[in-house]
Amino acid sequence: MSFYSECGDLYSAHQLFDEMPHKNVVTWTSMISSYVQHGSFQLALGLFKKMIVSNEMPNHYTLSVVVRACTVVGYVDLGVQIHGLIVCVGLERDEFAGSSFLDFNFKVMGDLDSAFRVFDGLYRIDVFTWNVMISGLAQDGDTSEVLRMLSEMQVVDGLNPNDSTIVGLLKCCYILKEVEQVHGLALKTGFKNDIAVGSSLMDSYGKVGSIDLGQKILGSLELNNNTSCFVWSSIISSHARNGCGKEAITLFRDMCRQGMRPNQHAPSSALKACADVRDLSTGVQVQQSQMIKNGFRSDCFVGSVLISLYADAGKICKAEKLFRRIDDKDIVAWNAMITCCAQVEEGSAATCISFFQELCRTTTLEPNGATLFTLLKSCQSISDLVVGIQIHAMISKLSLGCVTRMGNAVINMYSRFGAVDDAYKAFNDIVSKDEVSWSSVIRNYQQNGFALDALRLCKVMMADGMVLTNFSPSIMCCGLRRTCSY
DNA sequence: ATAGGGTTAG
Repeated sequence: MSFYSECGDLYSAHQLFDEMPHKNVVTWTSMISSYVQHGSFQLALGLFKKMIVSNEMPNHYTLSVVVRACTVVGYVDLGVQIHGLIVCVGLERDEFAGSSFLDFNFKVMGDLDSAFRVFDGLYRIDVFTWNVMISGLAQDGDTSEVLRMLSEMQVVDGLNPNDSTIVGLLKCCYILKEVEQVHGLALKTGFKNDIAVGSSLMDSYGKVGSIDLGQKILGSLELNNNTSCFVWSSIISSHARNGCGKEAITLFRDMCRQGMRPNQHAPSSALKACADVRDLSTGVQVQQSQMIKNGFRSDCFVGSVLISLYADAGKICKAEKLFRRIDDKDIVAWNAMITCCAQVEEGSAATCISFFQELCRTTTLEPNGATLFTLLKSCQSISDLVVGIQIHAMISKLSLGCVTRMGNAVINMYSRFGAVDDAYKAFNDIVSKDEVSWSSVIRNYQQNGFALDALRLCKVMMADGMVLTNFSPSIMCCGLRRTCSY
């Protein structure tokens, strides 16, 4: 059985497994863990359920593997149930079962309190467990807590950071100086050419805008066919993210010319670069030469960026065809499609709404801020007011009305329909009002014939110390002119 | 056996 598993022939392995008359915990566990290792998480979890039904008791090894599967797939309920089982069999303080549940708390539950509880309860804490903590907290953006953990791990437990620690730390580096510090630590702890550390560093340098420093790392890495795919993807996305679209496209061509077979990551970035530089024809070339040949026709990431590329070119039918072809649509894919409608069709609320309704009716995905933001912007004609109000209600329900960009969009929607008071209420909901908030609400009064209110708000704004660099003269003059003529 | 790398909408 394990021979077949190692060859990747899980079908034969499973057949043998089924034929075994006396299965024990080791047989069950090795079959389950083979599935997890090959990325077949659903099959692994299905087999685990069978194991429980047939009254075989899982051990700490089985439990750590299935919790990991729940984490990767994002199964909340099953993960919580399995935790119940871990507690029942008295393994909650076990380092393996416990650490994987710790990771589950960070990644799936987003529950830091219970993560700390699990962590504090563990019998033994090794570098592995420290790394789960550091990576989880770093992902959450809690830099000071991450640094506290790092120091505690070194000073109290006397453990040295390893490559995975470095990768975890890089997740909470937002400026060049921070990346350089972690890079320094990596060199100190003996990082030579670990590919995960290398590509994380490259990616982090790219994210803080230092493509050059990232490319320097590239020179120090020893690449082979398996690893260079990662590194190419990093370097292409760095360029695409930093406004170097043309270079990103060239790099992608180089990559293909060298005979690399990219997975969906590099083409997604390359297509994003095409969208940024509005190069539809190259985008179509990439799509045809790579996507179809390499079988990414139904990939969600590739599909989403292609939709926005076709949207920019005004080709809504083509975009919809691509959208329909995506197998496992996530919220980003839906948003790309809704944005496409808003962009292409004049007075597009009806089309946008019909996609939105389909999203709510046929999936369990939660619409997010981007979904609602786009829908709101699509409400342009007076017949869309009712829809606009409904969307505003959803925005309030998600407590997003206080977010500056979103609040500004709400003000603008109401202003378009002359709903002066509602626009003003939306303005008040915004926690930190920026130039756009002020100018929108003032213009709202001014354009709807309430010059005195416009002027009054101008005064409040100035008393607040806000200066409108772009809008000030026209708005204030309009306000004054109207006021003087009264 | 439990931790680490690259992708999409606004």
